[in-house]
Amino acid sequence: MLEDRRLDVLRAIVEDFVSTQEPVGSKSLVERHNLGVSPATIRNDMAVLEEEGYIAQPHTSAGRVPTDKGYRLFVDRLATVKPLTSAERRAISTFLDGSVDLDDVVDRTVRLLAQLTRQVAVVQYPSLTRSGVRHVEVLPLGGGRIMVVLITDTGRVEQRVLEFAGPLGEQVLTDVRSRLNAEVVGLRLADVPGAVETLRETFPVADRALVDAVLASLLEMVVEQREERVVLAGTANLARFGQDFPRSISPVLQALEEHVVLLQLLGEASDTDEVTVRIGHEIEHEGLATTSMVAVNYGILDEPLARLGVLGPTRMDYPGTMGAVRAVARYVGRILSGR
Amino acid sequence: MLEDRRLDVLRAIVEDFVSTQEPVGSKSLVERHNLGVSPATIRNDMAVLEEEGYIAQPHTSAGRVPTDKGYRLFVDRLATVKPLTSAERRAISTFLDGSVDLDDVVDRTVRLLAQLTRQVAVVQYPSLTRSGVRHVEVLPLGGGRIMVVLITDTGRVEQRVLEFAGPLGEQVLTDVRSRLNAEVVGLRLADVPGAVETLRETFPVADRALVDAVLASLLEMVVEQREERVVLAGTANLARFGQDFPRSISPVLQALEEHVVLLQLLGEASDTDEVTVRIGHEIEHEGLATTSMVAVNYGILDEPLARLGVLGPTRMDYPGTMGAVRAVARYVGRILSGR
DNA sequence: CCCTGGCACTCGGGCCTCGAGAGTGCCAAC
DNA sequence: GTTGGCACTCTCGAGGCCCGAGTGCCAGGG
Repeated sequence: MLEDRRLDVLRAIVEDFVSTQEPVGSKSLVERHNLGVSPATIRNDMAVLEEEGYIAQPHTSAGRVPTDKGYRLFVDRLATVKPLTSAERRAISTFLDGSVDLDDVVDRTVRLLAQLTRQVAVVQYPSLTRSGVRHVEVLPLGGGRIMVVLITDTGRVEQRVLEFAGPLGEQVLTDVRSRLNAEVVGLRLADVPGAVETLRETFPVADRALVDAVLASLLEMVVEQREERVVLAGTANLARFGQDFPRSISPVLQALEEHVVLLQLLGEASDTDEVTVRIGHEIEHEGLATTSMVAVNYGILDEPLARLGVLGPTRMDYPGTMGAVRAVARYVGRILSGR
Repeated sequence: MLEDRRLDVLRAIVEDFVSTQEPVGSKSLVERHNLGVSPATIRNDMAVLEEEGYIAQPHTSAGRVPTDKGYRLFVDRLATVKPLTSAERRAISTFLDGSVDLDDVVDRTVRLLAQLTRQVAVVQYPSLTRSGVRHVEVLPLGGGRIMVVLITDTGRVEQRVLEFAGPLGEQVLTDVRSRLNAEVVGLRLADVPGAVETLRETFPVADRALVDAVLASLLEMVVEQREERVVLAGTANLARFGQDFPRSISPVLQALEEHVVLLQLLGEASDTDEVTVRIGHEIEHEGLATTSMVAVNYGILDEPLARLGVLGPTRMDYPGTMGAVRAVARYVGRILSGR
């Protein structure tokens, strides 16, 4: 059973290691924190903590370093999310206000987050399936091609061009357009397939082929896998942690380019609205075994739309990072609600 | 005056250095290329080449390394663009065919280019000003807000939401929409401001405020500076060249995040349709002093729309990279023409 | 029972030395 | 103009050494 002081020792080790980046020894620990006991006592505690797997020594006769398990305990029980300074809050609002469209919001957010945390920031585009339909547009392009445009209430715009071999009745298209809008505007995208199903039957059989093609394009956009897009910034911050990545930062950079991996990572634990943390080996990806991800939902009016977060070395300032991530997510939610 | 053999020597040095990554000496040079003379002779040539600034030694009694000037001469006079293998050509087409929209084309292109060259790939979105208008959509969103959507013939979609205080005549909007489309569809975006100017006067004075607001949004999209977007991939490839970046790769990564810098770099020499190369210090950006950029225009039917290219260490395989960049650009142009 | 000071031990990193090897510049000869 | 010879320079890696931080353990004290 862990006693109070031992937890204090673990907290002290994590804090010191995060700030100095060097293994921390018993002596420097008592010097920097007034623990009220001698180094020898701390050593005993450390021995126990090591026994239980919360800390480790890189090599005999070096200081101790927190293990993933140690960070986990720290995050779960020892750390409190650090609120931002008012200067930082101001930075957020000045940075995000005045974005012109969704792309811009996402772009600014990811840069801001990277700058604020000095880590790699990751922002997922508002999920299509959770958004609502604002408008559907059907445009004849000439040459037998039709463009179908889908605009969501989160400001996202998706488009498809389809080729249609048969005759292109202008009137039919206009008809499809208005009836489609009447039917699906305001619906969640997830509900679109169901709503659309009956729609085709309201058209004369002669036009069915055309209607079907348009609807198919629409459905494709709604369900497509690429709906999940992700943007990142601050990769240069990785280079500051050269020593944290034993081999090189190459595998980390590589993992960052695999957006699928990032999305999966972001998506984990998305059923809570709390800030979630994945530490080191808890991330099941080889290249990211020495990194941690701090992520949280963001959305409109407490309705989660997607997630954002940052990725950095396991040795990161968890309280500060969690605070920044949470604050940015809240502000982005507010921005999106306002448009 | 440089003689033929001296140029041969320079070429050999560049080729060897690029492939071995190590300073090349006179002895190994005669071994690997049959130059028909002895090392001592080569040494004399090298002395001259060094005198003239084409090569340099990292330190006394090491081999020689090409300077930026040396690479420049190599690229200008000694290298021929290496055509791709048929396997590579096939890779390009299988990779790029089947992209669903512009975002997808750009995304696939940049990944492909990164993979092909094993460098950092950079693709600029088709420039707005050079595109044509395919359609303009004006949508009332409710709550006094209006969305203006611009769709270009390159498949790009831009949008703006504007707040309008006054009454929102549905009829007026429909009217604006149709007249606007009649007026500007088919025009180059650059010509839109002129065409639109007279349009407002065709509306009754009572509606002018609304019309003006819509037109203003449209113009904002047309002229906005953010029109120039850039996407990159393959940053992980940078890590393979750790030794090429003396300090660390951090400044390079940093520069890559400043898209403005990349755009400027890409944009240089965009008036030619040839592949252009910027070497080392020719790039006027501190972080990129040891990198080179290979870029080329791409477009629809020989009409340049934007540029793409790759960025890598000055010590790169120029002929191969130039070949890959050119081939990809051509293929992308073809893809874009087809939609 | 827990804490403490003392002490011997361990080990990695910094620093130095040294030799090997690669490469050069120069020179005299062809 | 080219070549072989030669002395010289400089980097790099291996080996050896020492220092210091940090540890584990133990006996004594509250």
